[in-house]
Amino acid sequence: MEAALSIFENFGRDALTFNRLGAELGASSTAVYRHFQGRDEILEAVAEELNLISLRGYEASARWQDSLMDLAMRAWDTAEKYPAAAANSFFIATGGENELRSVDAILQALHEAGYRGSEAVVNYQVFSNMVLGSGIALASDLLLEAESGNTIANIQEYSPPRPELFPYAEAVKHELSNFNRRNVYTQHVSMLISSFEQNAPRR
Amino acid sequence: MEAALSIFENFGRDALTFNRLGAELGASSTAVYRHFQGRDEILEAVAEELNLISLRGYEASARWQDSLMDLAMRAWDTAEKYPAAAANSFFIATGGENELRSVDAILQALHEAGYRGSEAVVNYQVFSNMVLGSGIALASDLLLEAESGNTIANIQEYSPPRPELFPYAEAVKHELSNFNRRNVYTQHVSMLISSFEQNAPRR
DNA sequence: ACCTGAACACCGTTCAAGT
DNA sequence: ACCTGAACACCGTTCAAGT
Repeated sequence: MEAALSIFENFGRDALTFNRLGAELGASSTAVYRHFQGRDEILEAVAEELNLISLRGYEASARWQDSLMDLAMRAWDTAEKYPAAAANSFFIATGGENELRSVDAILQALHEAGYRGSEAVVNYQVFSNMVLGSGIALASDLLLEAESGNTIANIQEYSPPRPELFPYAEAVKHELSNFNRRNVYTQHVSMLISSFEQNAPRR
Repeated sequence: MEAALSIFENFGRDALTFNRLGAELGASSTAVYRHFQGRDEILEAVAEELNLISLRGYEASARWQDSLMDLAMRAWDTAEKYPAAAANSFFIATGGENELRSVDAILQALHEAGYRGSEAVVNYQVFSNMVLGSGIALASDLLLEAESGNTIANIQEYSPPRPELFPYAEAVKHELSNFNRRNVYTQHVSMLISSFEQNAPRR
């Protein structure tokens, strides 16, 4: 897994091949098959590894709101540190131990917020889709920047041939080209946590 | 683009190759290079095509809340209909016309909600990350189900070796295995729209 | 202007053979 | 138990040659 992460982050989004894994580990590429059934199984293990890294040292906070913010920022930091690995593995459901630890940690916070049963599960899904989606968006941006050499390669190349067709985008074009991704994320997480607070059943 | 979408949905997530594109179009695979610089450019065009399909017939509603819900459901329906294409292209920033139409439609709704400048842009980012992230999550689930032949292949294979380590997941394991993805999504979208309402500056 | 065929370097995967 | 080397079918991409 160390070798896999290092290959991803040194050589980019599509870099994880059996050849490179074998070379990095000082073995033949086919030897890897002795330890993984195929490429999908390696990516599953990468997903588990990123969950492990994200959760390292995690403990629930006194306030459930702080727990959720902590968990959200841990995933963000992991996506920022390992964008190529994150872009390849954030939406793989492993069913493994570290994934379950994440699930359980989120469900614990929602339990403390007062949610039970299917309401807890719906809010868990909402939270985890937000975290993983934002993580992939960040990872995609970072990879695109790394390829192109530019900073913020996203929508900010705003220069349409007929700007009069997009008046609302035109009105905020400078803000579109220049915003802080981390601020957007913390605001997004805060919005969800506030919603969880407001909608929580009283107990 | 029709051929590309058809290949994706008939043969799966990794099916879009030059060989298959050529065959589907009754031409040699290398002829495709006359029309696209490379594979990345094809995927960009697929992303534009999915935006076009999503926006077909869209008009802003009287209430900005309804506009945002409409846009959110359109992206959802597209991801459901074209999961392989969506999984490959939802986070590609094309800078193209249809992407800009989406951006502009969201910004119009947020403008009507009272947001301007960087506040509009932050909320646009929040909304679009939610929509795209949920779309990729749906697409990944559907692809996994198609591969495995099962229904809901996600976290619902919940059967850890030591369930006592995950008490909060254990408490809702039946709900984890059996939830309605569309309901989760509509609730997620509603939560964001409510937040936009509550935080909107008064004008 | 558009297409074809051969070629290149590289994939994932399998498997008989080695130690 | 673990690794290697050869082989297979398939990639994306380039390019000279055709019409």
